[in-house]
Amino acid sequence: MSTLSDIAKAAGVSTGVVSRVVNGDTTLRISKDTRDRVLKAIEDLDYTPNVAARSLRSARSAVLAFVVHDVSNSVYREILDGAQSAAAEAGKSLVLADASSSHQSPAGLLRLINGGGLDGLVIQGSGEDADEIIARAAKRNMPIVALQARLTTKAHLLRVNDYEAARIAAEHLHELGHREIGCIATGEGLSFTNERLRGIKAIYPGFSEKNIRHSDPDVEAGALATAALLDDRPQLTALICLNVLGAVGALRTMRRLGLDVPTDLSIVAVHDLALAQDLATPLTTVQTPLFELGKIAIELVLSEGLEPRAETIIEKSPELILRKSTAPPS
Amino acid sequence: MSTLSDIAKAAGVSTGVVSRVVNGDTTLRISKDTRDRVLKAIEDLDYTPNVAARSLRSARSAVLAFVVHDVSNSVYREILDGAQSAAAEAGKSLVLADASSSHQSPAGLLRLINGGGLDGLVIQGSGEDADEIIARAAKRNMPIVALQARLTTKAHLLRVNDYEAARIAAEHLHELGHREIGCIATGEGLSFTNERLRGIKAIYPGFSEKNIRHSDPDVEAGALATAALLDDRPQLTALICLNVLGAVGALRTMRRLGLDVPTDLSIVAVHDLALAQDLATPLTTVQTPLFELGKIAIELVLSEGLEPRAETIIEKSPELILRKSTAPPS
DNA sequence: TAAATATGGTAATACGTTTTACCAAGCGAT
DNA sequence: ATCGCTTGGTAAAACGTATTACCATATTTA
Repeated sequence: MSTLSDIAKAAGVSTGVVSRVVNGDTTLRISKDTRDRVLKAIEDLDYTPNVAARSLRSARSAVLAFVVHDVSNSVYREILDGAQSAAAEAGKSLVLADASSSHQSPAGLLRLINGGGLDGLVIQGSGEDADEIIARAAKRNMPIVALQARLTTKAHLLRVNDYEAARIAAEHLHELGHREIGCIATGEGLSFTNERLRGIKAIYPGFSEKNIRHSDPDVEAGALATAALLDDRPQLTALICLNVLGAVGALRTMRRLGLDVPTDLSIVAVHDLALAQDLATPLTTVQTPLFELGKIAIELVLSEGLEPRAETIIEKSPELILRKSTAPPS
Repeated sequence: MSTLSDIAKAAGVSTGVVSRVVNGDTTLRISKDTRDRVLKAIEDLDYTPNVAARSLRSARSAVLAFVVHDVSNSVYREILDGAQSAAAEAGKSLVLADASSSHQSPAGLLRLINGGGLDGLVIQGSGEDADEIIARAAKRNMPIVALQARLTTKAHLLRVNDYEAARIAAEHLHELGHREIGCIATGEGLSFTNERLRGIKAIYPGFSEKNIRHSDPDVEAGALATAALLDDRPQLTALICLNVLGAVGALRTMRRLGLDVPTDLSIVAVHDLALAQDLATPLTTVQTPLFELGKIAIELVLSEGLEPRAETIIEKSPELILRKSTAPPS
């Protein structure tokens, strides 16, 4: 509640000096004595800069937003950890916004964006809401990093090594002896999906479109897609789910059909899940470097001259986590 | 990027008028003609108020924070939905902050709080970080609503009907014929825990402390607590977990011991979980009105004269969701 | 000794709002 | 013709900070 001028008065200096001390202005010439008086006054009066005044004056807010469409999706835990750590290191505040379409339109977020309350944005997923948010943010020309989205003119795209993740999953199934595999995909036409399909084809050159079903990234949609795929292609002995929630859905469908995993069908998912080991069948997954994803996303947003219409891929390689949902075909 | 004075210029009025039009000031006397000119200018120039200037001048930010210690904990999905909807209705921006202790200290959040960037706070959970956050917010005397926490002088406490939730769980077990039940609790000494234990005792009057184990609200802690409890009290035939993640842990322990649920032990959890039906054994739970919890939390924060040191209990009653983890004792 | 430079600051302005106090013009009543 | 009221606004200050331009005094240099 104390202001710069309170401190200035207490320390017997002008507000300019206090401001420059607070912000560590290196061009400020000041005696040690005066600086100590200022510091002491700041301490004594428990001063913290007013964020509104600061951002009004400087035209930046020091707050970054991380926008997801469903915060409770557990893949975000790790991404967020990485983002938090990078934001903290840079001295920025990170806020989360949930743009789930089950809510009203993201009016609150848009107000913040339009009103200049945000310095940058990392946004996950693609949909109408996401597009609207990106468009508004781009108009304010703030730096935007999109995760698992389509390449646009407005945002910089960041992804894990999707090709490699899927290739590892496919390789695992191939080594077990599977020759006819299916795929439950999410994000049709998006580059991360295409990359993952390319990874599968690196191992299964003849892999056909007929063995793919696209679905939304949630459990029940994955369950339905799996049911449809198995109905259509009964010869499949294994399934790669490009979304871990889809894999949970696949498990659900197998239960409904009275079939066993992995005896009747092997399942491997891209992305790990905290509860993977607690599912009806503990899921074998390809763990992706999500912490790094979040961390680098923030670093990119904060970097000068972020290029939209460009793509960055996380270097760290995905890793196979063996559990109980895959086995040789019977 | 256009300002009030751009609009004023375009419409040929003073900035005061524009401001009052934007804010719907009813005391403003203005001709329909002038108002239309202002509105048109706002439209044409795509004006949105600068949030920094606005909060500097008015000393409030129109942003509320929802602080949790682990956003990916799935119970938050519904709470958050409720909070979002209430915030949207009130025209406020809602931001989430994750105060998980696995991160650095919540410096970014504290900057926002201290700097006057927030109008109110709803915070879930209790720990060092939470206490620090509450203390700082209280110093700024902003309205604070605490969910599932201890009753403090600084915050208003809000909870679901914990007594009833636990009573329903206990009643279910009692009706199945269980006579010796255990409990995995979280939040020792907190009022919601005490209330839940009271709910159990309403059905099992002789329920003893020896049948309780306290743990942190995560899966592995729940697993450990369950193992310890079963070791100590082998006669137990059923378990009430006061936290759904603890129940997942209990399931995990039963698997490790090579025992079956519900044959060897019935398990019921307070709070529902999206993946409950996909677990090794689909969990029977008592679903609590979490949407209302979030909604009312925001409404309380926004209400004038919020009383700290007081408690509100959500009226809507919890409900039993029957799945596969409970059965008569064998 | 005078001029230049370094030291340690000060003073003032602008950022974009909100809000309070004020006021001119028009008009009806007295 | 004057008073008083209504209509439809205007003008100016303030919120708390960052920053630029400036300046007095002390110290060094020529």
